[in-house]
Amino acid sequence: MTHRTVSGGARPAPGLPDDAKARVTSPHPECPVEITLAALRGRWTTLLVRELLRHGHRTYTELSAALPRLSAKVLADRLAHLHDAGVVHRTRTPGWPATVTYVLTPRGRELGPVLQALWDWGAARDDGD
Amino acid sequence: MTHRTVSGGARPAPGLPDDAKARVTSPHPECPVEITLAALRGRWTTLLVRELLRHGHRTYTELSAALPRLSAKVLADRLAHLHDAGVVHRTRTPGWPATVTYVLTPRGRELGPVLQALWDWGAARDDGD
DNA sequence: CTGAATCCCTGCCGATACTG
DNA sequence: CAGTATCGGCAGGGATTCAG
Repeated sequence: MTHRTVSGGARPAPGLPDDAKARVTSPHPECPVEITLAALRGRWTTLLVRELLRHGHRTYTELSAALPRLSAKVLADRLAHLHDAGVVHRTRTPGWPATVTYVLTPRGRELGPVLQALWDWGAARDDGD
Repeated sequence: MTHRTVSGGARPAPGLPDDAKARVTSPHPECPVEITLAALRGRWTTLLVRELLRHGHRTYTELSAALPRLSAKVLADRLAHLHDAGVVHRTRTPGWPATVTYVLTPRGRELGPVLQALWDWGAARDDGD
């Protein structure tokens, strides 16, 4: 892999001057990188996305069971945050007990490559230098 | 793009059960995703990496000038953090004034694809669904 | 020129208790 | 079952000041 190789192909690396937003001089929330990091912000967030990526859909209870150390408050916080970010879709089942099921939106599923990139970098030993 | 498409090719999405670390049930620092997010943690961090990605090498003063709103303390904090994370290499020029030049390590340059993935997701409008 | 030390303020996260 | 309300601890980040 060469110096400025980018996964997308011909595009330059992020923040290179082919986009107005690439010239921001402070952490502005409109920067695409900031948008993504904001969506993934907070402890447990990536684990929740992973859980939904893996199973496709999960109820509140299933998520709580999968992540036992995650408190109810933070779980609700994260799900609300991911919902606001357009990552998850919420479905209420009116019966009893009234369960709520969470599914990734198409946009949410597109976080797969993002998490993959994060995973790859973190997993790389970089012996090659 | 289909449900579980991953940029890397045959590998499953991050956190899928082909890796022991994919089964973590709490935000453990050994998780590759956590490692990468930890490296990029903190305000201004991605902008600093972008600056080095763009110019190859920058002095403390140049970085400070490029990011005027970034205080000296946080700049030093971030550079120390990126150094500890193995992302940047520090070079002291003994003369006077004693300048310090920062360069991305090979590992640091490999953050290019990561930032690209973050950029792409944040820039996507996702009209396609 | 670099960067460490200090202080303060803010926001995040966790536990607990409570509501539709 | 699925959250909300509240509180307290702790870490992040900014300004200022001091040192190598």
